Amino acid sequence: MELRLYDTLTKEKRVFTPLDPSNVRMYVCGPTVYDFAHIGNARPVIVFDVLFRLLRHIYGAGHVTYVRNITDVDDKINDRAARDFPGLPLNEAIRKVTEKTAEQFQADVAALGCLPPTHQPRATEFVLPRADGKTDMVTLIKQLIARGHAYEAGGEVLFDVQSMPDYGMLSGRRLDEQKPGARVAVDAHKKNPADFVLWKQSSENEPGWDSPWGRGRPGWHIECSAMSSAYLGDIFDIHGGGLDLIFPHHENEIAQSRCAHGTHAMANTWMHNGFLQVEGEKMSKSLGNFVTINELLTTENFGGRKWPGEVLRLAMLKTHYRQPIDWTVQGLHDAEKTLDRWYDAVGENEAGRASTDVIEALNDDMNTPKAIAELHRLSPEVLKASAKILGLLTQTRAQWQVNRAVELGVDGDAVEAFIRARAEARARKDFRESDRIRDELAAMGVVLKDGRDADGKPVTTWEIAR
RNA sequence: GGCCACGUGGCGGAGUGGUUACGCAGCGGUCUGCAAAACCGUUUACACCAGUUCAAUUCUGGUCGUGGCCUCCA
Repeated sequence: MELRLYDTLTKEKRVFTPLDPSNVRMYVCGPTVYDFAHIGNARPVIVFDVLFRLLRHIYGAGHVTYVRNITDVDDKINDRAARDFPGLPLNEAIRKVTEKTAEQFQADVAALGCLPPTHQPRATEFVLPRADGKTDMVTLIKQLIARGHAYEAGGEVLFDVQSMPDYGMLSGRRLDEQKPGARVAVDAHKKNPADFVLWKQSSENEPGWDSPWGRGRPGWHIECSAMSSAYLGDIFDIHGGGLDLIFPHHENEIAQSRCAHGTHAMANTWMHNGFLQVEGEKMSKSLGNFVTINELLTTENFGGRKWPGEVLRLAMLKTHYRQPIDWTVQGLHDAEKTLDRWYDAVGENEAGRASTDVIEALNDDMNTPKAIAELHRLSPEVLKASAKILGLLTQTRAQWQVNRAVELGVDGDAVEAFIRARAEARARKDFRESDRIRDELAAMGVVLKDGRDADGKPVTTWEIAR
């Protein structure tokens, strides 16, 4: 079966046909680097990593270009910089905030088993015209003005939504249906309340770049239009992000890119992942259930223990990407148990050929729950190869076990010594002693599993208590 | 108020106009010095009300409920 993907723009699942099979192009909106990424931020990163892997499987690893931006200019960043580094000049403080946060983000998503995208451009590098001629924001805004789609007013450059007859197609929001006043702020200098900012002036203590419209900084949406065009061209294959970005962010990206380039489309397929709740409630700082990726990996704040990145990844993929997901401790335990079993089943087997059933499930709009169900039926070699497309079972069994032991503070060498002593006790039928050792290990959180190898000799393996 | 998703067994979660999803948990069994693990078997379902149909969890309409967007929150 061919790859089929659900497209938010046409609201249908369609066969995916790349513009150029030798270079399949995908853009996903990345983080604004002002704070730790939370588990909700992790969802699109993981979901589109699976798509990246699937596309590489189908078209070849060298034939997929994946761009995920880093937003390092934003008023939230400015606020954070002023708060955290009050003694420093603003620009220096901003640099500290964005570098630290971006580094943390990279470490977090690497722990989740995500491949690095082909390119991770930073917005600040694409504000002004570039030496390499790649698309930049100022040039894009100039083009929009020249083509009659943008205007200067009140010190800002604004996009003129009425200049685009089919503005609002992605979100299903027709301009003539909008009722301005109650929710949409009416700014006197705007021609239409729905007009949005492309460029705004900066005060002296705000970050700014010299432009034809004075010293200022870009609006939120224009950066993605610039960076996607810079790396993927004026029309590309897939644009992804969270559900909440449909409006206004992606709607406005489409408006900017199409009007600046005079094209009929920006991307051929628009994909959006669903939202995440924590233990049945909306995640928010006020409810105190705000969970960061780093917190799950390195602290005992969620469920009283640390969690391996691979567990977080499987827990995320157990639900289809467009469905809402309830993030629970129970879900993490389930995912961990599944991984324990799979690692046991795979043992030290090498990867074979991937299962066509798994591929078919993923080809059907990335039906990861179906794919995971299929994984339960596979032989060790096929399981290992198939799970890899989901970014799972990528470690060796030994690594998995050692990492889990480290997380819970258990010394693997000591456990092995205990196991040898117990084997000796069992050999001389001193079951009192062997049970005592087993109890001692149990108290450390280590569970023993007695089995036999291929020759029928007794073998004891161990794992961390579930 | 406008727009858009979604409601499946104890839990997670696919799918289908008539046939076992799958996983976890539970229960029974095999194995084991005893356990654990593993393996085998197995119980519970499609929010509610109408309609279409020989037949609906699956299609249509309505009701109720949950969630999202409508101010830069993935």
